[in-house]
Amino acid sequence: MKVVSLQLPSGPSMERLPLPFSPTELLWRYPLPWAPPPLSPLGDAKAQLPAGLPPEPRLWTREDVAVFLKWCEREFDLPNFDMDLFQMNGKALCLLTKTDLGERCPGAGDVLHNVLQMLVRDAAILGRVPSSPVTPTARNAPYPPSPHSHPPTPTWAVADSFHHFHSAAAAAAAQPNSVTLSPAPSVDSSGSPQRGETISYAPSYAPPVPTQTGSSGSNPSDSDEDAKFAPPPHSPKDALPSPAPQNHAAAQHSHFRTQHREFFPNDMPESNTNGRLLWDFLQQLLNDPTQRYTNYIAWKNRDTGVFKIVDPAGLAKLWGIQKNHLSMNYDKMSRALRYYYRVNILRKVQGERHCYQFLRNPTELKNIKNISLLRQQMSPTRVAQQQQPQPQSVVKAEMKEERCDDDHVEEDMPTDLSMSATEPWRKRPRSDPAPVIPSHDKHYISTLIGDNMMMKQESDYSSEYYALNLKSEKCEQ
DNA sequence: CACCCGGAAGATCG
DNA sequence: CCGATCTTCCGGGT
Repeated sequence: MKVVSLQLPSGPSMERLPLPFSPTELLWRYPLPWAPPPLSPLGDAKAQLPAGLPPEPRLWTREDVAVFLKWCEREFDLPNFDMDLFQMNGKALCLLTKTDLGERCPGAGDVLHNVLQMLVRDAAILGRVPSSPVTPTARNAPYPPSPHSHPPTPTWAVADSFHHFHSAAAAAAAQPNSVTLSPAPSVDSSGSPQRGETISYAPSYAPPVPTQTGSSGSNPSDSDEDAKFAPPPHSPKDALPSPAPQNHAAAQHSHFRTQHREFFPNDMPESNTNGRLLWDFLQQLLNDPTQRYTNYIAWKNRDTGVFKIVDPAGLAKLWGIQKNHLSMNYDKMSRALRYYYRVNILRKVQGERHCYQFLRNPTELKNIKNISLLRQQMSPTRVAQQQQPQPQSVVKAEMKEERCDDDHVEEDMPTDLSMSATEPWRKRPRSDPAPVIPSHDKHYISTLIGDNMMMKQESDYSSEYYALNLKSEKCEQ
């Protein structure tokens, strides 16, 4: 039985989070025989909103807001709110920033904000979802639907529920072509405060901290403006609300639950990765609702999927813990990242160190049982380049060294991640293998943050929509 | 020198 | 046994 006792890199928030994962999560990760069952994170609780509450928070009355707050107090074991500070309707409540909420209820602002954001997003999504499972047609789309034209860049707009709905719809209708999703105006237009979506989804780089160990010391200089969105001080308990006892009976009556049941027929238990795959792991860190990992990795532009590895060494260590390869380093991890290039999961942001861009949203990836199917898909890279704001010089550089941006790219690309050794031009004897602590349970992660509603909600990006090529999903059907 | 790239082969898992 | 997904190592480029 191995218990990790690594000296992990620590950041500014690490005085309360000495390890990248809270002790609870470590236990979770490395389940001991006596370890308690996994906690039910926020997401589950979300599905158990008080039955009377409309799913759309912005429609709440003052009374609804009070009910919601009281529910949050109970559900997340939060300190009692000062109701005088919440004499507002739901719309006003939703306009409060995380900071605002933190000021009104110290220690609980994050939780409140995250819950609200999820509710708003879901409400917006569900409000747009057609009542019948009809795949949206191209005329709703801002882009031509042809899967082989240049699709728009990943703009990270699709919330999971919406996307899964469309997945199911596409399957049911056997829609052969790509599916184009329309924008989500409601969230932007009324659900977000002054700064719009960027508030809730803005990357929240932690300020540079000299105490980071094992850190490459990358300075998040390009995101100063985001620092103010760093989560306010709070206890881990508040950040990761302790789960209320499951109350599925009540949940069944929840409007929310009902809707989700409708759109998640299987409750999506089979997220096929659960953090065991690198891309999923990164997504989970990036989308951590309490943003505990922004010292390691953070969004630069969530809408476009661009993120920066703030602390390459630290992140690699985390990944190593996750995979039980304790000799993991950034070099190795980045090699794994580079394998994602060929399957169009990732691309490198040229000219920016430690910056990468997701080319697929996580839901899309999770829906694709066989990642290698992505290879047969239209590479969104070109579009990504077109849409991703980049210095002209960078663009030029990229065009020069274009790898797979041609229309004929797929032709000469391997069909999967496995490197079929076609040219063993360089045989070299392998040296001693790095020590790998045998894992008693390689699936220790499966119950971690990944497979729950919170993460699902958080790990999708919304503000604008981009055309999704669902061909891969069709393939798996 | 650190980062980045991608080939090659091994490891692990389902 | 096989494919998927890394992990490990490395030579080379910037």
